[in-house]
Amino acid sequence: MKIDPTKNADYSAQIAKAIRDAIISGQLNVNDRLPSEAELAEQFEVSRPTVREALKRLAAQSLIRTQRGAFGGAFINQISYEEAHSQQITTSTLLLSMNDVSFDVACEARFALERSCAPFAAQRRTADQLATMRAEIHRQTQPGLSDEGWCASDVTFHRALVESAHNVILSYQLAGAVEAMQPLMNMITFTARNREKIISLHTDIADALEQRNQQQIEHALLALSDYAKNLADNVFAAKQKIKADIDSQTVQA
Amino acid sequence: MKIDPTKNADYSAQIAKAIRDAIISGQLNVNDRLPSEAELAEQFEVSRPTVREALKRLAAQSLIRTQRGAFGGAFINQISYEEAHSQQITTSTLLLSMNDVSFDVACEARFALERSCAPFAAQRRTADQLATMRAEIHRQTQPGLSDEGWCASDVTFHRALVESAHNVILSYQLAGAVEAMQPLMNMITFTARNREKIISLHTDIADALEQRNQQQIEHALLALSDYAKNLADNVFAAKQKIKADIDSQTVQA
DNA sequence: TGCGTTTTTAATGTCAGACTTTTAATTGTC
DNA sequence: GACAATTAAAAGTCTGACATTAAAAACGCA
Repeated sequence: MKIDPTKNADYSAQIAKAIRDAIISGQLNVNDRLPSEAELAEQFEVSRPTVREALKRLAAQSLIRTQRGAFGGAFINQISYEEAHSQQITTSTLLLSMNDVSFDVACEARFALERSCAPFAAQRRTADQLATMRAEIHRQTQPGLSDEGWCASDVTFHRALVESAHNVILSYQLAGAVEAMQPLMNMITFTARNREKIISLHTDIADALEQRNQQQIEHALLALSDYAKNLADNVFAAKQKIKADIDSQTVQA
Repeated sequence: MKIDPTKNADYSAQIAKAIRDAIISGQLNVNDRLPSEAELAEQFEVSRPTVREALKRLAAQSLIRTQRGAFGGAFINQISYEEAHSQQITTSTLLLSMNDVSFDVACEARFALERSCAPFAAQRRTADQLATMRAEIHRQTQPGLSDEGWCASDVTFHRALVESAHNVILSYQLAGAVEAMQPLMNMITFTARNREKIISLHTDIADALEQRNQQQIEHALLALSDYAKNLADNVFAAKQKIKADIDSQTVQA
């Protein structure tokens, strides 16, 4: 890890990489303490601020945590599902918002991924998760529910479905995908009629889960995916129309 | 974004968060230039090194890139699939290695996710992707292939399958999952007999894809998943046995 | 006038050294 | 032996300086 080939530029990035590689390769284990900043500075033959910048890079990825005071320092962090999660959501959200992915593609991916937990959900769902889903469906029927409240409830509903597969890795991957899609989903305003249709599909899913019917879960998810795509198409078509109208007015003027 | 509530501790983290939020919320757009470090320092009422640490945190997440020289500075980065990818792989790999996830759980998740692209792969696969997969199968039959070569070929094969779904979001999610699993897969040493079985399953997948038979793709993937789990169980059972033998010897001594 | 070269300048990258704050271990006292 | 004061080690921060880069502006020459 001491190596730091004096290539071109940016010591702090090089140092961060060296330490990161040492962690990934297992040379450094969870809860190991790194040398103090002063020692690292000496080892890498750079100044302390440079070392600090490197450590901040690692801290940003939750690879290390730092503790002040005597016998403090930088420690290798055990990455928790929660942290990995929030990082994944941040990355995925930005990826979606910055690369104008079409709604259809994102929607297709999201529900395809969700369908992948259907077989396990059908097998392993507990009464608890089913109750959560029923409760969310009930919340969704309340007439006074705000758009934000609706979306939040939707996330909770789908999260419960994913959790019912009882596979932490699937949960981690899917919850990330579902939440990253949320900003896109929020672009659709749900009318009362839309909500009614979605609630009926949610009910289908809950019913299928209760009966442990994998096929029916997948079928309902597919229908939900199609319906969401359809809604989005209408929203975008409406926007296009408004834009076209404005353009034609401009031409006329 | 100017706000920086003097809460408890760690200015650089707070500043990073403020800027990150501004990016995510869309106040700052791709390729926008942040104020210079000196200006930010003045704005947030901290010193330049503190600002720099904050910027390094953002750079670690590929949220910004920096350019030296006149009219240089920090610019909002457009996150590419590639970057998002490598970040996801790093996170997922660490998550798996640090939280001793059981092989069964990871394996189940990996193939479940892969199955989710079966319907689209069946619809949209091109001759190109099919050729890649056939070529990899051929490579896998070579007797002199090293363990590393085998694993690399396996990754390429599955990546081609995923790509054939022609959905960038699915590709991004799945390639991450597949690659993160690789270190675990590498723990299994593949005997000639194992390889033969896996090659036959790979051939099944390729055949099914050629015939655009979704069900058969899913079926073969399920078989592959079961076979991998089975292999792993044997490996771990063998390890357990060795450990037990050593323990019993220790007791006797 | 126009093009190539040089100079300027604004920015990041790095350094050295000091000071502040936090925190755990140690020592001291009752 | 329990609690309080001391000490020391470490991160966090600041000041001020210098090095390096790279784009823009100024310049010079044909």
